[in-house]
Amino acid sequence: MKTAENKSRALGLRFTKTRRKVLEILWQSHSPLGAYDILDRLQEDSRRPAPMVVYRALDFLIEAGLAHRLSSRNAFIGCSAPEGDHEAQFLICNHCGSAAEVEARPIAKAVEETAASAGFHVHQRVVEITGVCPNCQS
Amino acid sequence: MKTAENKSRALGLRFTKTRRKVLEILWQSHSPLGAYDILDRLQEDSRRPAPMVVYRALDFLIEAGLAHRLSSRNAFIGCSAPEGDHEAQFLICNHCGSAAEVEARPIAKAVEETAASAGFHVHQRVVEITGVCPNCQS
DNA sequence: ATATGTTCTGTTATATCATAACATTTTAAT
DNA sequence: ATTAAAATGTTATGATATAACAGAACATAT
Ligand SMILES: [Zn+2]
Ligand SMILES: [Zn+2]
Ligand SMILES: [Zn+2]
Ligand SMILES: [Zn+2]
Repeated sequence: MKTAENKSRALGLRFTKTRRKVLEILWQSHSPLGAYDILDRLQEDSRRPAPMVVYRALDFLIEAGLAHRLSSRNAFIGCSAPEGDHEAQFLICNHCGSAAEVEARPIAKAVEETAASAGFHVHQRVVEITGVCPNCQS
Repeated sequence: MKTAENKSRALGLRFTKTRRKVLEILWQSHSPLGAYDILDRLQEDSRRPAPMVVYRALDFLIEAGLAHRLSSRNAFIGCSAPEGDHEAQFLICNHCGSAAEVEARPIAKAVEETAASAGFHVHQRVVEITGVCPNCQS
C-alpha cells in the first residue's frame, strides 16, 4: 500500500479514497473480479456508485501498474508484485477461478524476439493461459 | 474454403450458408471485426439477423479452428492457416487496426514450459501483442 | 488569501458486447 | 415413415463499458 502511494506520486497523481478502496478489494480477492463485482463490494461501505467510478479507478490502477486487466475474462486483478516495472503473464484456472501472476522471462523474451523479427513495435502484451491449476487437478 | 468444408465434416458438423458467409466476411476483412460489424455486413444480403446468429456462427468457426477470437479487442478474425492444428499468436496494430496471425514456436514453447513448471494443465493460450506494425512506422 | 489550472468526483444517460430460453426447421440415419 | 441430432429463428435480457458535463478538491503561483 505504501508502494501504491509512491507510484501514484511518481506519476504526479493522487492515491485517493476510491482508488485505495478498489485496490484493497482487488488484493483481498482470491480471484479476478469483474467491474460490477467491485461495485457490489464498494456498495457495502456507501451507496452504490456508478460504474464510471470503478472503471476510472481501474484505469488509474492499471496505469500505475498496481492492477492488471484480464482481457480473456473481462476481469481485473491486483498486481502481486507492484514494486518496479514488470511484464506479467497469467495462469487462469477454469475450475476454481484463480489467476496466478507469473513473470516468465522466457515468454517475455520470445515475445520480444517474435515482434522484433516482424518489425513490430510493441506497446502491450497480453499473455493469458487458461486451464487447470495444480490445486484443482486432484 | 475447401478446408472449411473438410474440417466441418471431420467434426460431424455442417458448413452451412450462414457459417460460410460469416467466414467469407472475416476473410475479406483486412482487420478483426466485432460481432456487430459482421451483422452489419450480413444485412447487405438479407434482413439483419439477430446477434445470436452471428455468435453461433462464430462459436462454430472457432471450434473448427477456422477463426479466432481476439480477447483484447472483443473482435474476431479469420484464421490465416486453417489447415491442421496450430497455436497462434497475434500482432495487433493500434494505428491501422490490422492483426497479423503468427505461429511463433519459441513463444509456444516458453508458454508450455512455464505452465509445466507451475504444474498447470493448459487448455487455451491467449497471446496478443499490441503496438505499431511495420507499415505504420513511417 | 485568492486566482488559476489541473485532477478528481458525481451523475445521468447511452453504447457495446454477449447469452438465455424456447419454438421450429432441416438433415441424416434407421 | 420414424427418430434423434443439428441448426435456425426470434424475443428478450444480461453483462460490460464509455460519453458528456457539472461541480468539488487540490496544488502552486502570484
Ligand atoms: Zn503485476
Ligand atoms: Zn484451480
Ligand atoms: Zn489460425
Ligand atoms: Zn499498422
